[in-house]
Amino acid sequence: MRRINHRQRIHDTIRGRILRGEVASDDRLVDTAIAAEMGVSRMPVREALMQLVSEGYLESTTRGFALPRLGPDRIAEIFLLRRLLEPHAAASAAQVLTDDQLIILQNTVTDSARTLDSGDFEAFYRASETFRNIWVMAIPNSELRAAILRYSGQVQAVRLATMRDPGAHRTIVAGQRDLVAAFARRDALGAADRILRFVIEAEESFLSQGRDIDRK
Amino acid sequence: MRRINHRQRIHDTIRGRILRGEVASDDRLVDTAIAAEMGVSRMPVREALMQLVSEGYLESTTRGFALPRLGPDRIAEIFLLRRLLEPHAAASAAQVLTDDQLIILQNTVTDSARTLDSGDFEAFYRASETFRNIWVMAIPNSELRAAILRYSGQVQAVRLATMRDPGAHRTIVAGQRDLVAAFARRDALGAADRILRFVIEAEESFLSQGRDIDRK
DNA sequence: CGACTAAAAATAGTATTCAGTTTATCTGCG
DNA sequence: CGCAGATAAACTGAATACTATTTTTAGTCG
Repeated sequence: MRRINHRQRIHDTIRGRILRGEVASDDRLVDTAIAAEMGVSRMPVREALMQLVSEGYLESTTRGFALPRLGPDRIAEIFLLRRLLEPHAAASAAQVLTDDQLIILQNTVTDSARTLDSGDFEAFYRASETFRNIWVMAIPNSELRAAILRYSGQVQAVRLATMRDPGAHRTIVAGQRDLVAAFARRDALGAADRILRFVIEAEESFLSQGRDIDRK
Repeated sequence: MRRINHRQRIHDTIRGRILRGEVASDDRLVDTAIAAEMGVSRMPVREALMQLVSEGYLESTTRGFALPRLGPDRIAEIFLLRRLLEPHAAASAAQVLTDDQLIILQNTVTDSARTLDSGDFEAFYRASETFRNIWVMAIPNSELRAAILRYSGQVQAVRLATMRDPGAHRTIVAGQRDLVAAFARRDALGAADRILRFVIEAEESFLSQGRDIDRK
């Protein structure tokens, strides 16, 4: 039995499932079911679910909790926020990334590139997550980091869809290569510029590939 | 008895108190006490308090909930986020503000200016809140709006302190006048520029007036 | 056969109770 | 008089129990 409280543990568990795409968009997360599964009472589960709602990962419906219905407008809004926040964040990260972190980033890009031939989207996705986590965690401004995590978490479904688009696959790897190069040069402006293009490309890719995740 | 649930009502009530500065920085908000005051059980109060924590309005301590200890670094981080978000927000608001809203803004600025002579900081503060609320509520991007509300709510104590600085008083009124003029011209760039200066001036004012709200 | 109604099932919301943890106070000993 | 340990109080976290609301299903009447 762990020492940390149930609420936090359940919160992290469920968030992990959401981020790994293990929750379908029509799944209903019900507190009693999760409570039974985790062997605790409803209360901590309920609190964890409500916390996830206030963080934007879930939506509270009249019948259980579910992934938020991300309409095109909402997605556009979140992409706008990412365009406002991530360039500055990447610029500040460029100035503080350690050599160790840079090496990990470079290795991750190499892994990423390999999946271009193998077509292993699962591995590609994992590498992309690692890549993103490294530089985001290096952002010195913790409020900014939290905001970025918040918004990129919310559009997780979009990111998953984007990465399965073979056209985007190549673009993303190229972008990662550019970005890590800018990081290695401690080039704040270059990193900011590259991230901005990254976000724009992600949005374009989403827009072009149809309306899979449309509202209802 | 209202139709909406206790949790939300209590959440709004407490947030209102925080925003109006009715909670001292050494107050401890205890669920049992609030529950007794509101005539409900601990549960909805507890949930409301935890929601306020996850929104950044409160901090959970080992002994009750309290206002977060805002150290200088944290405040600097929040000001940075405001610099990133508010200019774009003001620009987008400039394009959608209705004539009615513009008139209210103008009247509010007039009220604000009057308090320059009377020295009625209470009225000045109220007018500033109204002014800010009007244009923030006009921001079409609801995610952006929520983010701005989040961050400006968190530094409420700083704002209160800033407004009591007579030097800043004059600067703020002048800024409001400029801003409403830009809004009236539908001048998105001018509005963005003016808000940016606003935030910078607020931060400078805070920095110059000492360390009242220092950590511990 | 369809539509409307009523009952029951599912689930959110709230209350009460218990347990564990942390802080403060009190008391006794040096 | 001060410090250390014990003890009580305060508070959070979790479990269980109860209530209200909403959805679904089944049944009946037209």
